[in-house]
Amino acid sequence: MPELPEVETMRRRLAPLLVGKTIIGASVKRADIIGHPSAAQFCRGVRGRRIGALSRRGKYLIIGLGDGRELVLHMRLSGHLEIVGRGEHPDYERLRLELDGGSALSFAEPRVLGRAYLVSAGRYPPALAGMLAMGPEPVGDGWSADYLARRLFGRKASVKSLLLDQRVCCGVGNIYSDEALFRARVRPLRPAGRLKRDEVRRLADGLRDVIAEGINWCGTTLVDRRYVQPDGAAGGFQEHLAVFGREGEACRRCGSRIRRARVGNRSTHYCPACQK
DNA sequence: CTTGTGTCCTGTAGGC
DNA sequence: TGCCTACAGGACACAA
Repeated sequence: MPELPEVETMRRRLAPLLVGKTIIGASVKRADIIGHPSAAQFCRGVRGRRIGALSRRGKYLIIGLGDGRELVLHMRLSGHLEIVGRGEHPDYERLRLELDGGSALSFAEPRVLGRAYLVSAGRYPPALAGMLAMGPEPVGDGWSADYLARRLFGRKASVKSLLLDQRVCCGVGNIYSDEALFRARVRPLRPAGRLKRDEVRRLADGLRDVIAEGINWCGTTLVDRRYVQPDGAAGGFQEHLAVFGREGEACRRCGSRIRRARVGNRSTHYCPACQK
C-alpha cells in the first residue's frame, strides 16, 4: 500500500527517467482506471506532451506536462509504476504511456482502485476535491505538535482514524500510523481528544520521524510485495517496523506480544504494554 | 459538523 | 484438489 514514503520514492526514482520525455501515445487497458476526463479524452490529451517536473502531494504523484496540465496518479492499495521497454507488459497493466526513445511508463494496478487524472493545474475536478482539502505533510513546514493538538481537540473518534484522515495529515496510511502511535506510546483506539499534551507532542514528532525514515529507507516492502520501487527493488523500512504486521510477535522494546485490533473496518497493531 | 458503516475491486489465504 | 468465503484497505458516499 503505497503511502507517502513509497510515493516519494517512486517520484525520485522515476524523475530522471521521465523528465524531458515526450508522450507519443497512451493506451487505456481498463477504462475505470481513468478518473478524469473520459478515457478517450485522456489519451488525446496526453499525446504529444513533454514531461516536466514530477512532484507529490500526500499519496498523489503529479507529473507536469508543461502545457499547464498535470497527470495525477494515485496508487491506492496495489498500484505500481514501472518504466518498461517496447512490447514489455507487466501483469495487471491498466494504463500505458509510450515515450519517445522506445520506453514506456506502465501503470499496473491489480485491484483497479487506483486512478489516473488529466487535469489543468489548480483547476481540479470534483473527483480530486480531496486533494485540495488535504492537511499538511508530516515532514513539511505546516506540521507541528500545536497543529496536531488543534486538530485532535474535542474529537471523540479514535486517534488512529484521525491519523488516517488526509484532511488532518496527508500521506499517512495504515503502516505509518501504527508505527507513529507505537513511538508515541499511545494506543490506536484512544479517543483523539483525550490525549495528553505530551502524548500529542510525541505523536507529532513520531509521525514526522517515521515518515522521514520511511523515505530514507525507500519505503516498506511487505512479504506480499505489493510495493516495490519502479526498478523492482524492495524498500528497506520493513526491517524497522515495530508493530505493523507483527501480530503475535515480541515487542522489540519490552517483549510483549504485539496485538491486532479493528478500528472501523481496518486493522491496527500495537504493543499492549508499551502503548497506553 | 461529527462519527460510523458500506462500497468499490480483485487476488490471495484459509477452511472444509 | 477444488470450491467457497473472508479479508486486505484508501477514499469517498451516505446515514444517523
